[in-house]
Amino acid sequence: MGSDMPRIGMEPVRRAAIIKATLEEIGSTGTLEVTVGQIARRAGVSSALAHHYFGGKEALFLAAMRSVLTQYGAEVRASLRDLQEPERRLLAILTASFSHTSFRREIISVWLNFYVLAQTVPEAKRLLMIYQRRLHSNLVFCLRPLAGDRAPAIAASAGALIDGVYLRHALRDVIPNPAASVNMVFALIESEINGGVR
Amino acid sequence: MGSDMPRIGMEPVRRAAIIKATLEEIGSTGTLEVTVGQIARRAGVSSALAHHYFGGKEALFLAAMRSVLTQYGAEVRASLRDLQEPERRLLAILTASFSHTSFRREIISVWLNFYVLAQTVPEAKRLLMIYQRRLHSNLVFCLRPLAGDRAPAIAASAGALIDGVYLRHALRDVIPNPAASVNMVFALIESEINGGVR
Amino acid sequence: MGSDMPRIGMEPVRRAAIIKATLEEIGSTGTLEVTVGQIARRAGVSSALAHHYFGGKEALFLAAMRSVLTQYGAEVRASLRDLQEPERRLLAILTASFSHTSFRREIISVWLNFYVLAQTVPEAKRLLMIYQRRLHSNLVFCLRPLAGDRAPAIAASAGALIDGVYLRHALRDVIPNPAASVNMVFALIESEINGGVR
Amino acid sequence: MGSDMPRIGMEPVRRAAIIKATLEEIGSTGTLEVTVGQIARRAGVSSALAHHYFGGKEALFLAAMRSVLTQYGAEVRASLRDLQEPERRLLAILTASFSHTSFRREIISVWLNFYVLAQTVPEAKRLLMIYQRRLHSNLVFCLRPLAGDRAPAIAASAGALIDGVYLRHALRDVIPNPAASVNMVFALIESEINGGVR
DNA sequence: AATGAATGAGGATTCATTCAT
DNA sequence: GATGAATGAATCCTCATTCAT
Repeated sequence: MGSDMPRIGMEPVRRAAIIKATLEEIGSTGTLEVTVGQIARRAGVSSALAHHYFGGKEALFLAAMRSVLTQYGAEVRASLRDLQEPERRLLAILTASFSHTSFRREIISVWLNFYVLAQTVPEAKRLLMIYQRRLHSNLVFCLRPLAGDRAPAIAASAGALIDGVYLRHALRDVIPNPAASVNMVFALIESEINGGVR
Repeated sequence: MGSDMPRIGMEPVRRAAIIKATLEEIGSTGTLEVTVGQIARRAGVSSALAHHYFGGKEALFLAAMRSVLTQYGAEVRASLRDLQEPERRLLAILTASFSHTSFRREIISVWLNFYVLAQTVPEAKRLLMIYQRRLHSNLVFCLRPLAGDRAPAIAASAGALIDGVYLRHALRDVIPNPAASVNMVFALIESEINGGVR
Repeated sequence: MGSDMPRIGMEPVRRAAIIKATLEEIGSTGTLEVTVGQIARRAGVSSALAHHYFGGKEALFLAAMRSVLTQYGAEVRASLRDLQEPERRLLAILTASFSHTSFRREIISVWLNFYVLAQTVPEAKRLLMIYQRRLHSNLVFCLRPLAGDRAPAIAASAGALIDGVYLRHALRDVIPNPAASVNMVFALIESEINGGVR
Repeated sequence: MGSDMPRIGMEPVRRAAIIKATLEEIGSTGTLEVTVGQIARRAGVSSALAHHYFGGKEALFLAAMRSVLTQYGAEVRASLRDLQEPERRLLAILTASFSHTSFRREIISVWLNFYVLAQTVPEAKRLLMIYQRRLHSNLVFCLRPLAGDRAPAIAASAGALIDGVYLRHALRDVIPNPAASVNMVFALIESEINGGVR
């Protein structure tokens, strides 16, 4: 009875492995044009199994997206826990946004490709919008005490800048520098807060 | 004597038509996964002709990229002509960056897809890097008199924000609002300039 | 429960069927310009399967070559078994060379096309050279006791004549006559052996 | 008025250039799978012109064949002129058969490919048969005085051997050695003549 | 006489997906 | 639960050929 024999309770393990392989494959090729075969091979399963579990390539991509978004959401939530002070919370959000979990060559590429997927697949768009909205409300919540009515506008700028920093790193060969990126966004926010009361 | 009979001197006409169709096709589907056949049909030629003139799908995409980048470059150059004052020039760059030529649903989608192409095709990456560098040096040139040493950092923020605004609009269904976008970036720049002398 | 439903262990069966079809198709059209589709249809499979198992047209041709060469080699080896006397062995080689296995309209055409393939594909050349060398050394081995130092030269003539006989039959519509061909080559060898001691 | 303007009387020049280019192209690639475009480019004309003059690819190949066959025929005829003695004439035929005109890497490859063409195109077959028959009767004519009734059989062997020598050289990378090849065939003939009166 | 322009037809190859086991 | 087997459909690309000029 080999250790790779089908066992009960393998489903979640397989699913996770396939999703992981999907992200790795997209991340390392930089494209959505990866074959289910490549993904399956990387996951050590047959491509038929990937279909069996997810129903198709698109569904697999969506599952992978959800996984990334969930991961990011969890990271933010965790870093916010127990923090009360607005400025602290702000910094926590930015730090989580540029943490090594998401702000890595491959994952950056994955994000970029998800934006492309969202052009075609409504569900992908929905997921990305949820992420944007959540980030926005998180930021607004912190900024309100600091910037009053201008909080939404500043949050919009900050959100766009975060995405822009990601996008720009999709082209760079250098290893992303979390601290510098956090600073860049934080500087923007601070300036805008101060700029308003000038 | 039909108007679609072979006539001499058609090459530049066809090339332009095919490039235009390529941009339209990518823009309207939001994907690089368009077939040469679709593009050709839209251009009113055979897919063989597209291959004949460009040599292949990838080369066609690159030609389309060059066309977009050239277009944008020309727009910036034109809007800068005769402007001396740094602040005026700054505004001109931003206005050109969010002009209707580039800042439109389809072209935004095209830009996004070019970023994806650049993950795979070195020449695409090169092209995009040139654009980014040019924008950066243009911004730095204007900012130097206004922000001194902090010009490069501010230019970097502004550049990233521009890209971020584009990226975010790739998800929006609303018609892009040039003025608002220009303001957002301009506000960032102003705040940062002032922020430094606080 | 149709007989063409996927069953396990089909791979070797399919491979053999596809190779057989390849030889038949080349043999009956007399060209390497057969489509994978034609071959697949003849084998009763999809062209995708041919690619799946062999990786491409060229690889398929090489597999077919190996099959023919192996077949011929086996025939020679079998006919040599238990034969000691040089002259007997010589005759056995010739008989095998012109046996119905190889010396048939279609297979002759296949050989001819393999020579053409060898002009382009190094591996095909290598295969054919192996065949020639093996034949040569087989002949020399038999001829040494009969012709001494002149064995290699006679073997070279005999080998070339065999190929020439094949080539000439590629143009003939008559059914190849093994006995006559064996005699022709055998006569050459005998004459040359005797000619030396004249 | 440039020197490459269409001039009257250019037709034979063009035809010759295109045929030459055809042979060079087949010879250097070792395949019939050359495009009319390649041939035309090599000849310095448009592919349309090749069609204009020859009517199609196949017809072009046939014209090229005729040219090679004619060339060879002329060479044989010239070398036979003024020779009366059978043995001398025999040698002349062999020498012509292995002269540098035909017995060269590229032309050998061309011959080989013509044999393949003959599998498909009846006219090509006809042409090749004419060549074989002419060679045969030339040889028989010389051999009759030397070998009597056995002349046809010896001629057949010699003819096949010549073709075999060509075929084998299609695989070799060495520069063909005319003298050695002539000797090989001549030795066969001599042995067979003598062998009969043993 | 010669060609640039253009295409239809066809072919190799890839891949997501299905299905019996 | 998991996979080997198999394929239909699609896509890029090539090329001989045509035609107006």
